[in-house]
Amino acid sequence: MSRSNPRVLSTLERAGGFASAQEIYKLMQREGESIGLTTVYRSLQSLVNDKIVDLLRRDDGEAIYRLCSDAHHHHLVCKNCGDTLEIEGGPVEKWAKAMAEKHGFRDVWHTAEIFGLCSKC
Amino acid sequence: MSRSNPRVLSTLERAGGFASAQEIYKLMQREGESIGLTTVYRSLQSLVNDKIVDLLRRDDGEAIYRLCSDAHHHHLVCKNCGDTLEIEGGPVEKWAKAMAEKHGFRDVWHTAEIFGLCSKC
DNA sequence: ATGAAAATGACAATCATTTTCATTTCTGAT
DNA sequence: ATCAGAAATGAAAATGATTGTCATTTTCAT
Repeated sequence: MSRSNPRVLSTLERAGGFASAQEIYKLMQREGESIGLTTVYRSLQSLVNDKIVDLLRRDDGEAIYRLCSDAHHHHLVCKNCGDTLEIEGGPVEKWAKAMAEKHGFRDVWHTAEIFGLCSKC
Repeated sequence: MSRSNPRVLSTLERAGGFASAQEIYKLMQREGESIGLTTVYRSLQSLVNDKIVDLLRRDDGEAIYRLCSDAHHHHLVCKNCGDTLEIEGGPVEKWAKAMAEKHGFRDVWHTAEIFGLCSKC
């Protein structure tokens, strides 16, 4: 049970709230922080577990970590530049609830993300 | 410029229109087909290029290839026993399209999964 | 101070994917 | 049919992100 190293979260914030593990590691090194790559990965995993950051994938499959505000919302992500908009789920919320009920599921939550090319790319 | 080996596409079809490169390779081996992993990868890349298959990502980042004609659906997953139901997206489809349009996104796709405890658990 | 539990990080291992390169197959002109 | 060049193939090595291992260090309550 490992907790997150606070410097990792603070670096992710400084990076604009959007970076890969490797990028965070390199950034911390460049800034003279002494930390191991393993700890960066573990801290990020722990942050994802605690739902403090979201785990997404770049086009090439590399994991990218993004700070997440706590209100429930969904994302519209550009697959090229990674630009992300937080959007409302709208009908998705009711749909999820109805589907869960219909099949007898309890304690449900859901994810819904839209990916594509933004207008700039 | 390599063209796709037709046996790769036919295997993807036989696999239910949804599989990773590694899975397709293993499936072909099991069925006695003689093909190299490299060729499987190259063929799939070429099929993606020609927009005959879609390239998606599993949760762990592994690339999965899906026949474009394949019926699009979503999942209801039990977080305890892992049991999975394929469900209809219903209003999610329109929501995704509308959101993408509203923000000027092109070539969009989306994911929407519901998690919870099934009636047996 | 002391011991147990958690955190750390260097290093090795894993695994999907890509690159390299030598060999084989295809193709089309002669 | 023959031959040369182009394209396809696949074994093996390289790459690169991520995870596992494990000995060491730090934390913290007693």
